[in-house]
Parts: sequence; C-alpha cells; structure tokens
Amino acid sequence: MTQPYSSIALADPLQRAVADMGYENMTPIQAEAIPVVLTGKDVMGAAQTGTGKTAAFSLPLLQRLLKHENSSASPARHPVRALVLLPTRELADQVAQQVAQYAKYTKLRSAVVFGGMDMKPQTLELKKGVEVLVATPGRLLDHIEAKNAILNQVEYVVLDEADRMLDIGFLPDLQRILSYLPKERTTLLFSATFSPEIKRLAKSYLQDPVTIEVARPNETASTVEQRFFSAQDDDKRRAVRQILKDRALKQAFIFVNSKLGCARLARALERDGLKTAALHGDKSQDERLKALEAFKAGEVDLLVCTDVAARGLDIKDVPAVFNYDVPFNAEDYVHRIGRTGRAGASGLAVTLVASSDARSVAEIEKLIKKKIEVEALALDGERPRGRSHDSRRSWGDDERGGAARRGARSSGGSTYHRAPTARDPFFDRPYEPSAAADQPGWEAAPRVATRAGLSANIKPRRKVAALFKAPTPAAAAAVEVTATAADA
DNA sequence: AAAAAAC
Repeated sequence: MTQPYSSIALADPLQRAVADMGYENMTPIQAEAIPVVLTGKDVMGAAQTGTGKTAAFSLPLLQRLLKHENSSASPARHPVRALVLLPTRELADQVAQQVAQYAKYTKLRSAVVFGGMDMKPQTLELKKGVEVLVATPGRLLDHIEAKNAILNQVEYVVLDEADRMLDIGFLPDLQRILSYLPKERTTLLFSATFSPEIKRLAKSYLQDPVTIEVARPNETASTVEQRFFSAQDDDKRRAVRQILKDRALKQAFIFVNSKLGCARLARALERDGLKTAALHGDKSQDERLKALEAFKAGEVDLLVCTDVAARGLDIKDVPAVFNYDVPFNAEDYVHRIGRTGRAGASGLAVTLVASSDARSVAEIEKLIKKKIEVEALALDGERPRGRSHDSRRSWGDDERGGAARRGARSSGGSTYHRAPTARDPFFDRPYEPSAAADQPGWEAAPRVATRAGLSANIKPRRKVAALFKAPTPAAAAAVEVTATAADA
C-alpha cells in the first residue's frame, strides 16, 4: 500500500529535495493526487488535515513547470506560471517555504506576497521574475494593480483551503484575481472540508475535474482524541489549567472566537503564570509571526488564537487543541482540531461547552458524523458556584464525592471520568441536530462581506446576487441556494 | 453572535 516517491515520475531535482526532507513514502492524498496533477487535469481534492496536501500539489506542479521549462514565454518577461492562493498570511508563508524547499534544486523561482508587510521587497522580488507565486488575495490584487505581477500567462492556479477561498468573504477578491488569469489553465482545489454548496460552487470553476477524496470530507483524524466538557465561562480558564496539568500537556493551541477574547484570555493565562502568546488579526504582522515562531521554538507553551490559526498551520507535535469557545462554524471545528494529531501523531482536542453552545455542538456532531458526549468535568478545589445545592447535577456533587472520584481516577490512570448519570440537566438529552441543520446548505450560511460593505449575515437574496457576478449560471445557482438556506 | 483578507 505504501508507495515511495521514487516510484513516480518526478524529476531528479524534486526527488532529491523530497529525500532531503526525510520523506520516503507518499501519503494517500499524495499517491492519489500526484499522478492526476501530472496529467494537467483540474482537480478537486479532499483529504484530512495534516496528511500532506501541500506536497500533493506542489511536487507535480513543479514537475509540470520543469517539463515545459523552455516554453514559448519570453524569458526576459519571467511571467508567473503558477499561482497558489491561501486565506491567511501565516499559511501563505508556510506554503511558500515548502514550495521553496521542493524547488531548491531546480531553476524555478518562487516568491510569496501577503499583507501587513512592506510592499517594496515583494515588488523587487516580483520584478526579478518568479515562476511560482504564493499569495493572499488582498495583497496580490495590490501587486496586480501596481503592475508588479503579470498573471496573463498563468498555467496553474491552486486554491488551498478552497472552501474558505470560495466563501463569501473571499469570493469577490478571488473572482477579481481569476479575471486576470487566462481561461485556458489548470485549476486545483484542495481542502479538508467541503460543504455540498461550496462543492457545487467550486465545480463551476473547474473544467472536467477529477475528484480525489482519500477520506470522507469533513472527517476528523482518528489519531485525535476528541473530548467535550461542560464548562460555563467562569470555569473555563480553570478547566484549561486543570486539563493541561492532569494530562501533562506541554503545549496547546487555545482557540477563541473573537479577537478581543483572544487578547484577554492570553493576558489572563499569562497572569496565571503560563507562558502564552496571542495570535489574532488585530496584531501587527510582525507580532503574529513572532508569536508563531515562539510557539514553534517552544518558548511559549500556549498559543491563544482566533480562527486565523484554524487552518493549515503545520507545527510538529502539538499535543493538544482547546476550543475555549465552540466555533460558530462546524467546518472550523474540523480545521482547528487538525492542528494536533498531524502526520500520524496522537493528539487531544478538548472543547469546552457552555449552555448556549448546544446548537453549535449539534452542528459539529452532524458534520463529523460522530456521536458527541458532553462530559462533566470535576474541577479541583472549591466547588463551582451556584449549583452546589443540587447533588443530581455534575457541578453540584459535594466535595466528598468529588474527592472520592478523583481518588479513583488517579489510581485508574484515566484523567477524566464520564458521569452520564450526573450531567448538567442541559445535557441530559442526547444532542439532536436542530431542524435548521437539516436544511441543505445550512452549514454554509453566508458570512459577512466586510469589504463589500455589508455588515450582517445576508438576508435579502438580491443583495447576494448583486454582490458578485458568478462566473456561470451553475455558480449563481449555488449561491442562491446558500442564501435561501440562510434565510430559512 | 466572528474572523479573515489591502492600504
């Protein structure tokens, strides 16, 4: 079943680069996608997080560029021949570094452009000539408009995290970028999650695509232990600290839903004496990159972050992910927990569930097609406020009971106990996906289109239609469906 | 209910 890279038709410089990185065997997505991309066909690829998607498109793409190295394009002009688009700056940086690694023994040049950094060095780089350009949408448009990047000879476009690139927040920019590209080209879409509507929209951008699915879309990695604990806001920080301690976790991502919440939690955990860095979109790019570097280097133990860090970031051996807040979008849950348990390693994903999160948890359950049990978490120390009068409830177990359980736990080795008979009454019933969740397209409810000036979840269908021109009737239809579902 | 992506 395992297939070495050496068994496929990749040029020697690429094989050497792969060997340098210590890779021998292809991952399933690579084994499936590389031969197809080598044919030059359009691809829609779905694979679990942490399974080597970047190499799956980079290697065959570079191979194709090598093969046609002496194309008719004037060498003096150095046109961009492959464009890779990503939804966050950190991800663009990471993918660019990988591409550069794979290309290091070739004459192909790559560059990366993203916002928050000085335009000038990027401009200089582009003017020197670049075959592979990695970018985030906004900054790329800047360069296009400044005529720093000429994209009319692009042969390949890759949309990584394609479902995000196609969502309503990115779509207008994406469509403008695509309008600068030749119609005759290869388009590759990759993501770990695809809602049916986004899939339909995505197909409207592809010509006769080959669909590659090495795992059921939206599937979470079996290497990640997923736990859900009932915790109200006041108890969440203590819960995090206790789980970190009980499970002897060295490092963790801690996801929060808002930038402000992220900054606040980071400060609070720092005050608790934990080495913490915050990563969110209100920080300067310099701070963002530093936070990530510090986490990678092990200088900080906790990376408190918004969904800017949910997708794609590949950091070795992150033992745990906490969802301090339950994500609004079920797809984001899949991506967030994909930061741990990568490349076959084991990982722990802990989601703290407040009583107002029932609907979101139901959405997650529906999406990942796994039964979610929300467990009670017995916190050490004083019993939690407010519920202590009712021993039927998990939080209300008296201290004696709690202590007895903890004793049993420490001898048994398992850190947690499941207390299905003593749960918060809110969770006494199993999660039933809500009626709304059964509506097709619910999970793809359109989000705010800030740059387009809309300020709320979109209601009137007309506004959506006016917001962007879909390239084909099929795409328009997909958008209509999404908007209608959101109205419901 | 938010975040992300340009200045």
